[in-house]
Amino acid sequence: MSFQAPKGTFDWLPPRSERILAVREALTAPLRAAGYGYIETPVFEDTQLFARGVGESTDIVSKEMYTFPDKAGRSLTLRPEGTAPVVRAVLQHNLHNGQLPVKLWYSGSQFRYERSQKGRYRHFWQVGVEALGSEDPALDAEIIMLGVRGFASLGLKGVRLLLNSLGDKTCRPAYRAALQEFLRGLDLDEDTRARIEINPLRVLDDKRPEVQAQLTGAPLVVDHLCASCKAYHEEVRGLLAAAGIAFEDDPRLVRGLDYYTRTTFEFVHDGLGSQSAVGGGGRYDGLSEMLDGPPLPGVGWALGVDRTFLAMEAEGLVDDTAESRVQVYGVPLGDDARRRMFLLVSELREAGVSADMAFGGKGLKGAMKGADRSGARFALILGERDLAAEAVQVKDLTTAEQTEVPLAQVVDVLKGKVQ
RNA sequence: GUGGGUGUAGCUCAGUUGGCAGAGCGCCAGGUUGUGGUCCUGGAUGUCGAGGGUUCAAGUCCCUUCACUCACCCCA
Repeated sequence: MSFQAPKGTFDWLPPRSERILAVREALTAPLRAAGYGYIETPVFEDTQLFARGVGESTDIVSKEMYTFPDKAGRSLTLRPEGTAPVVRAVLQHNLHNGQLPVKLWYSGSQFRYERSQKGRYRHFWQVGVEALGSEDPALDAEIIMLGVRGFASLGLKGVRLLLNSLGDKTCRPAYRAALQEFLRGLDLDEDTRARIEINPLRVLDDKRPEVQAQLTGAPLVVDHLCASCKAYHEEVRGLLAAAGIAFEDDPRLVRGLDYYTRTTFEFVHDGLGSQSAVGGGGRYDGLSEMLDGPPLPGVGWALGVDRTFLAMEAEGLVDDTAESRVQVYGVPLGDDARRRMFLLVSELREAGVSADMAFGGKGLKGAMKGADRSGARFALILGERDLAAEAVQVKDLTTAEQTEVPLAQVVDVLKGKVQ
């Protein structure tokens, strides 16, 4: 085999591929039911959109982007995340000049150039939601609730919700300075020391035990929130609690993208190998302005579709048994029968009965095997004897009962049987 | 970018101190020339990841390389 999927990518094959469609559907159904509209944006964008939107100091921008020049010399980048493109589209088409908030959801591929491991690939899929134009804690609470509903509808029990507030442009600078002062006093490696100056909050997220041990007394954002951020955060918490949404306050929760303000949250699960996040999001009140737009507060999340699938597998929610693909399967014997069966199968499909048939000139035994493996309830056996009688043998594969039905009536008969 | 593990049939994997390339599942055919699943019999499929080296002889030992995988940094 000379070709294989590019490094860090993989193929979805039946029957798992069918189930991933169902996962996407389940994660997005709550969004559609809450008045969010579907948006599709290009898979690639101007590199600067991510550089400015996501932030030059983030790992995503500094080392994980698939960036390439097009033939005219423009620098394009395969999208590493969905929020910046959605905000770009909103600003470009002036959607924010209409009724607010603008409520949108999306579903699609994302790309990050990283060393792959379990739950982390170079090409992955996210379902996302964004609500722009309203600074309303109820909106934060709403989208969080919609994520919780999506996971719950898949039967997932082990998804936990972590919640924090990162403050805003009033209170974050003071906190940032306090944190930097604390961190500079620690014994850290060079890369981490550099991070203190660029994005100190992310140091809190370091998983290494020797780093975590030193962070015990680190100043926490919650203790530095200004009055309005504090009130906002309490309101979000109150709304979630009132709605019966379980969450854990995690004062160390920091997210890797620069645009987050105030509410941040992550959905985590233990079944993803070394990864823990199945989804995450938060408020990004300054993003629009970073993209030369007007002040336009926003809140959103993205859920990892393939990570959600891993979580489901970890909980034993994915069974690998092949589902039945069609209801009826045609078994023709000989060329004349094959031509007639070809038409019959087509008629069945038009009548709303899903149908397949044996191809490749298989013998009866092989064709019946095909019928069995298709999961069809009924096999239609058509040979020369049947053609002469203008009839077809209808065999119920679950009971092995077989009856002869006139060709002229078989579509109606099957239509009745598969109801 | 850094570190560990693994590469043998379509899949999951055995393969002994270096000595004929294997099993299970799957696939195909036959048993049943017009009947699937269960059963029985038979069959096909290999660049042993690739390249080089040692040796009478390498899947096995050595070197290089590639891929996959897990983990770190970081993230969905």
